Amino acid sequence: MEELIRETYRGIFEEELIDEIISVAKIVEFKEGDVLIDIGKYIKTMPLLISGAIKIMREDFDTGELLLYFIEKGDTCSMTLTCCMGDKKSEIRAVAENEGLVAMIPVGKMEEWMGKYKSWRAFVFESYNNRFNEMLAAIDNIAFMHMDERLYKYLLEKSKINNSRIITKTHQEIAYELNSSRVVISRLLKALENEGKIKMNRNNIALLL
Amino acid sequence: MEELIRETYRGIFEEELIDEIISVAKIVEFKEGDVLIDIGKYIKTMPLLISGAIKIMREDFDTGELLLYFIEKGDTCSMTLTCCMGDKKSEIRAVAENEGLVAMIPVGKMEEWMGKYKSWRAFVFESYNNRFNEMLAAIDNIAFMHMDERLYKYLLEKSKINNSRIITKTHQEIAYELNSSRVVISRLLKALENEGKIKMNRNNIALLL
DNA sequence: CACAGACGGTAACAATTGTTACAGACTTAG
DNA sequence: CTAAGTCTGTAACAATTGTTACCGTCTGTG
Repeated sequence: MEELIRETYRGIFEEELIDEIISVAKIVEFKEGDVLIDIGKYIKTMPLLISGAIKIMREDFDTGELLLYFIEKGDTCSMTLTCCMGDKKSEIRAVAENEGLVAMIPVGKMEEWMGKYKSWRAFVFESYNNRFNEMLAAIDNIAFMHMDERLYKYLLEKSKINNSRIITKTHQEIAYELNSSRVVISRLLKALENEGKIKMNRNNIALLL
Repeated sequence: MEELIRETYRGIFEEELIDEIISVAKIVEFKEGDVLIDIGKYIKTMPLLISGAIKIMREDFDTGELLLYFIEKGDTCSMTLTCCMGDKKSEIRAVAENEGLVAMIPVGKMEEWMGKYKSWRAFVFESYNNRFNEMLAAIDNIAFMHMDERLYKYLLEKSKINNSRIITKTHQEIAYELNSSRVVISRLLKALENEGKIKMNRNNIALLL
């Protein structure tokens, strides 16, 4: 376990910082579907992702839901960062996309490290930067792309995140994440199949190109 | 001028930091329509907004454009922050919404102050937080709202930013900022007028409620 | 005044997306 | 095996948004 953390953050953090992380972090295991952070909740510890993938979702006032982006190994969620630092409610929901591990860091340490370790500051800013760009990408998707393009891009991302060309999702689940409806997704998937880009099976979709 | 800066940032920064800002900042005047930052450009100085308002836009690969949010007095653009720190190209465009003043701070000072002033760190994080929330609001708009709602909200925001119930914009300009087309905007404005929410005139729109 | 150009109104139509409804295939529990 | 529930396919229709086209009105310039 300790070795896993060292491996994940070697080259990113100084040795001493990694030692500190190991000594204060509480390792938490999660499995697919676990809700790690929910909208409206206060966050008191910051998660560093060691393995697995987490999807960040935004929810509408009544019914809608929308996938914003994914977080992978060696990353953190800067939305959570701002929550921690500012003592604010979370504006997003974080759901495990597959099983994995996070190291939970107390907020106090975070602030301490900001002054103490240059690599930590760099990491935090890099993280902010990544998140901004992913938010912008999310905006580009919904503002400038049609549903068929968004759907195909979504399948490609899912495939990449789960490291498999088989995407095990129902049409309904996909509809939720893209904030669309099941019938629309079925329709567009059929079109993608006709174009030869995917092959549909029950409960899963195979990416062909 | 010096007094204006003191006034703007009193209560946000320590006295010594304000002194430093005054001694290193280059004050730049801008007028409506000035492009302060453009997509793909590198930023070497960070702008602190003293007066006026700036709109932050995102552009599509070919034709589309979309207004993300506004920045007002006493604020900064954290997109620019990440650009400065990471030496990356800007992903957004900043255009003056009306005339105003910015204090340009060299990047080096920024980093120096991060270690030196607690109030500066708090400001930077607060700024990140604000920008995240505005990005989320932008996403909510385009993902969950229809064009008529977006349009009305847009008019309310414009009114607030310019401190006037008269919005001096052509339908075409509004269409650009909402990434729609002139005909659609005209149609929806007409509907808003029929509902008694606005009154249309040539080259301007009056908000009634 | 004449004219060009910007601005807005409107109609007609296309494309995209959403909604409702229903049916068949499959899976699982009992 | 039966029944219930899940998953997908499909049709028909509505709503929203985008596109094209054309026509007035207004404004500023020469």
